[in-house]
Amino acid sequence: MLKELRKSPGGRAARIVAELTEAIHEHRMAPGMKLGEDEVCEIFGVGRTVTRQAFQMLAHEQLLTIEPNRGAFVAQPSIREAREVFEARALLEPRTAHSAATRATPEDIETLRTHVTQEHAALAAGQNGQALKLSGKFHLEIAAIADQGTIAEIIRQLVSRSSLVIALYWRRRSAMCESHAHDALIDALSAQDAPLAEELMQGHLVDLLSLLDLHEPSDAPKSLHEALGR
Amino acid sequence: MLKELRKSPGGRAARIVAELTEAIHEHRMAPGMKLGEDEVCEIFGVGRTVTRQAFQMLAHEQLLTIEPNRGAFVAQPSIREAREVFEARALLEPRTAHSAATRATPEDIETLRTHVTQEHAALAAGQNGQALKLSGKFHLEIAAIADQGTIAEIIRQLVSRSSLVIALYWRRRSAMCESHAHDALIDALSAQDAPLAEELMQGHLVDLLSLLDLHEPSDAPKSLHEALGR
DNA sequence: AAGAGCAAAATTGTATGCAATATATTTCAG
DNA sequence: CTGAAATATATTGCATACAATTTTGCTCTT
Repeated sequence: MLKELRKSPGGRAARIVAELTEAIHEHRMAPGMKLGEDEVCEIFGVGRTVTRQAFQMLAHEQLLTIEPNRGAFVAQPSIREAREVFEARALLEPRTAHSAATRATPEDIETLRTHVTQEHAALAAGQNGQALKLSGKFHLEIAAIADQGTIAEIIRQLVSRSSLVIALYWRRRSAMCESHAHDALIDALSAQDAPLAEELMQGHLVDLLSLLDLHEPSDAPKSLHEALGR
Repeated sequence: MLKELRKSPGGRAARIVAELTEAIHEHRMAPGMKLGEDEVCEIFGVGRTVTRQAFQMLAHEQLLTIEPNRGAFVAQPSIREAREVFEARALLEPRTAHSAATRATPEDIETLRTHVTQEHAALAAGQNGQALKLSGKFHLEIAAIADQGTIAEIIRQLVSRSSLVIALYWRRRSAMCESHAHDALIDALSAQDAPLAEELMQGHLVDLLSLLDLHEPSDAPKSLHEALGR
């Protein structure tokens, strides 16, 4: 009555999911990190039931891995999964960008431009995690413009997992991708040049993939890293 | 020790998910049907916690819809969602069939052939639900052959949802699709003819979509149906 | 002192009780 | 008899208590 009566049922779990997701996207939580139930319960002021629900949702999105009787850990996608995620994106996003180009309204373009501006700003300010999160949102907005909710949802999950892949396999620590691929994409969308948008998106994803180091270490460091992760 | 020590933790929820999923795939549970917690608890001999977990998983796969304080219902995809599911499949499966054609081993072909045999048998025996389930599995096996786990998982969810779409929007009640599209696909895979496989899959999905009745009723029956659904 | 075996502590899995919400039934005014 | 308000019933939301499992730390032997 006063300001807002209690969150609608299930809303608190969603809130935890949102906050943890954001933390993972911004690389504030590293892959392999353990999330204790009681810990999270205390932080958010809820019982274990709600925390458990949140963990399960995040596990289904493959942001967490739940090991029986051991707990929940931030997921560590394998090299194979990393490849697969980008292959799936390469299958979905170019066509989606094509579709978006045929439907983009001036307002859509405006939204995208302000978004990229924020992205560059974050990058300039050295806010790497923030920039990464914004970059992901950019891809999502294009999917939203294409007006295919189901495909957009799939892309959302893939972009989400990409954050983990990048955390694990990005080549250079400090140098974030300051390409203008997103700007070029906006231009294509703005010009309603669907084939160009499709091609640019395809190339952009290839570029991203090429910036990952997806080679099997094949010697000690791999197994050591693996051992530390668990 | 004796035969099998208790299901590993979380395994019971997975079992409930599996059984309910199968029931939905075989159209033994109709869209809109309510699933009471206590009811399911009693059937499977578990507490509400486990049932709740199962419901949540199924909700995330969009086989169930959980309405706050009301309960869980078998999902009723809207016409829009129905279209989107098939559009997503049209985006993913042809390329996946292409990929599968380049990798299919003789054993894979054999598996697929026995599978289609079962499918035809079920159809001949009038086991419509069973046939539908097998038909879905066929698409999954192709995705598995392509050896892209992530994409296969996405396709699995889409095929799963397709069962609901078919339950709601299939034109003719009794006449199941007795086309030989699957046979033709196997032939293409067997011949390693990737472009043909891709084209056949594309056409097959278009055929499926064309057999759905996705027109808005636009008058009373729609709202009535909607009202009954809730 | 190093390692295996064992006990203690911590953590997760599950059931269940209580509170909140929705649905069904009854009651009563018109 | 109709319709709405009020009560009763059933169902879900959540926290918590207890059981099962893992992990940690300790002891005792070699």
